[in-house]
Amino acid sequence: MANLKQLAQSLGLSITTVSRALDGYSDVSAATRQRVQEAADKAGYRPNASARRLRKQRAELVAVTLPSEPGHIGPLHFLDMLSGCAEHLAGAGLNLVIAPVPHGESELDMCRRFVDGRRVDAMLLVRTKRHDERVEFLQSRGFPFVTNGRTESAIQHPYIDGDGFSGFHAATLRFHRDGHRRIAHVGGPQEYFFAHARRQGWEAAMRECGLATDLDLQQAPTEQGGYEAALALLARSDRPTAIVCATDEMAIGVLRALREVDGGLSISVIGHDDLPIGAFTSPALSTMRMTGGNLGRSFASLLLRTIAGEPAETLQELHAIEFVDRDSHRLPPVAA
Amino acid sequence: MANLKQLAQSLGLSITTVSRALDGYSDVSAATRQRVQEAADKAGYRPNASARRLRKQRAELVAVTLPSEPGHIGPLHFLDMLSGCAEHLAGAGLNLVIAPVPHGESELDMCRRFVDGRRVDAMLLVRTKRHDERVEFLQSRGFPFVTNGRTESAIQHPYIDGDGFSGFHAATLRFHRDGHRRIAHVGGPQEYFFAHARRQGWEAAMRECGLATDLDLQQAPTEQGGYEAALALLARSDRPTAIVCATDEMAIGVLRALREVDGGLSISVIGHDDLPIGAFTSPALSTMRMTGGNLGRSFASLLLRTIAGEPAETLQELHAIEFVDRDSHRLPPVAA
DNA sequence: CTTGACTCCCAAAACGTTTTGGATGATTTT
DNA sequence: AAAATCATCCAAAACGTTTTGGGAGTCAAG
Repeated sequence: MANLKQLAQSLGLSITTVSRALDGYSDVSAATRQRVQEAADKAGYRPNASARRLRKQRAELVAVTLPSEPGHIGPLHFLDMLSGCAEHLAGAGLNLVIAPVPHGESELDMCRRFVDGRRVDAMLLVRTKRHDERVEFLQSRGFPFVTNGRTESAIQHPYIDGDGFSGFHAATLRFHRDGHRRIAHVGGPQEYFFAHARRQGWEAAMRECGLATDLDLQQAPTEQGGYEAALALLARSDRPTAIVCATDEMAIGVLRALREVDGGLSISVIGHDDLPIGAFTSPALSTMRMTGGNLGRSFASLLLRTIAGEPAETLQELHAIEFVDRDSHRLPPVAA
Repeated sequence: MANLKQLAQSLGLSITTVSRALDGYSDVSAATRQRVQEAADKAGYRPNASARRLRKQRAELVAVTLPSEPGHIGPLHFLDMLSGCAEHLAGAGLNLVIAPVPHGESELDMCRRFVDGRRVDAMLLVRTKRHDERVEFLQSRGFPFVTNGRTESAIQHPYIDGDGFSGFHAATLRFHRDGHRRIAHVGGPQEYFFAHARRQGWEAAMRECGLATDLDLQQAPTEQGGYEAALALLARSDRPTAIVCATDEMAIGVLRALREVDGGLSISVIGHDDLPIGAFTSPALSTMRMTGGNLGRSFASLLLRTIAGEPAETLQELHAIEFVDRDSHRLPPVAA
């Protein structure tokens, strides 16, 4: 309704003075500033966002690309993270737009639209691949971005990631200490960095223990994927006595398979992510999670700092993984 | 990098002609249009979003407010819906920004910021209350919005909602037909329309069956809330033999309480929402869900149509509820 | 030869803000 | 008394696009 021009006119002042009064510049008298402030409050004046964005050459927006596998939109804990991120970005005047990949368009095309159209000031990339074309594109444009998950890019970039290698390494060693000798790995597609790192951690531990690494399956990182992998494992003559799962969703699918085939928890299982729902499955799911507190806040902070021009090397967070011990990992190795 | 001015200069044309060529106006020759199109493609030209927004007086943005209860950000199936909505909005050139309520600000303040700053063209409201101040504000401003869930507002507004009354009415009658006589209701806060409507459905059915309506508890619509309500019910001497839960999350909490107290499914349970995880709980959760297909697409369509000025009365969708029968509702009434 | 219609193009205005580079008096310093 | 400083204000430019309201030039009809 009210814009700067009308406000200035009603006050008998210039647009410049009103603008600078509201922005708290020192070259407007205290009396005038107060008069302007009161009039602005009364009129409910808010600067037009589009106009300010054009003038300041900032979109005041950050986009997060959502990988849209049919019917399944990334890990379920995403929304909590995004919400936290959006809240902290808002504190700096930025809003978060969610950008699922439209039908018939690639994630790369979408990045191009957002970057070249100056629709956003930075991008947040999730589900990074080891070789990620989005990362390469943004780097070639010199456009600010932060990833959730590392890549194998030669050039450094800001990221937040959990140390999946160490986590899965430790989990596997722990199963070994508990007496397990046939420890399977149910992983996700290896082009994803997180899936690869976790598998590498499992594999390294197995080698250190002198165990074979043939109990290893890859599936879609969903309940269904875990379910199918578990069915395949249960059909083998050399069944595992423990299963390390790349994600909680896969682990939940594994638990379901165990129930259907063996009627209950016949094999130790551990997942990763600490989905809230894990506490409510039967048996309650043992899992791992990234340390480091409020993830959304961290992403927001990294985004702001990369927009501000801080070098990538100072914007990389690798968080340790901790165990969340519940009931699904305690089975003795002879149970099968 | 490239803007209209540079593009025009390199082509020896005016800004106007280049703009109109790219927009497909008929007053530019086919030859020129093609020449312009090729140059634009080659330069990777995309119109500056802020500039277009200012000129066209449209923000090309829609905001969805996320209620941020501590640690729990609305139903878990929100993200799927939002993703679908964002994807369809993108088809019309609109992006979806997620707007969690910042610390120390009310949802109303946030609406005000978005509306008066012309940051968005419409708003999507979730978790509506029976008397919702956000709705009242937007109505007073004549600002386009769509709600997920009805309100008791005197003025019509666009919404999408499930017929929770009928769903809970039918579910309660079904339990009665199966022989249950002590049917409890575990509901959410009654200021929310959905929670109230579902409770009303249960209550109406109980009255029709001549049953008392004292087995009725309200809690936060979370696993924890359901868990606590169930503990209270299980401690009573006149335990229920069936429980109707306002949400799947509450139902999952109820199942956990049953496991802990009785060691398994001792009471029939049904939830609402059809969370994907429901298929993986033990026992698999019987539930209800809204019919009507792709919810996100429907929201996008309603948003676009309300922006276009269609009257509210033609933009209201009330969808039937259908049962999703799994294993948690099949217990005979004498089991307790 | 004039008129009107048609095709193709363009200069300038407009959107609402922020910022630049002074301008105007009043006050202090030299 | 002149010069410098200070406090307060403002006109105009700029951001990059879309849209308005024509302006040339060409061609056919009168």
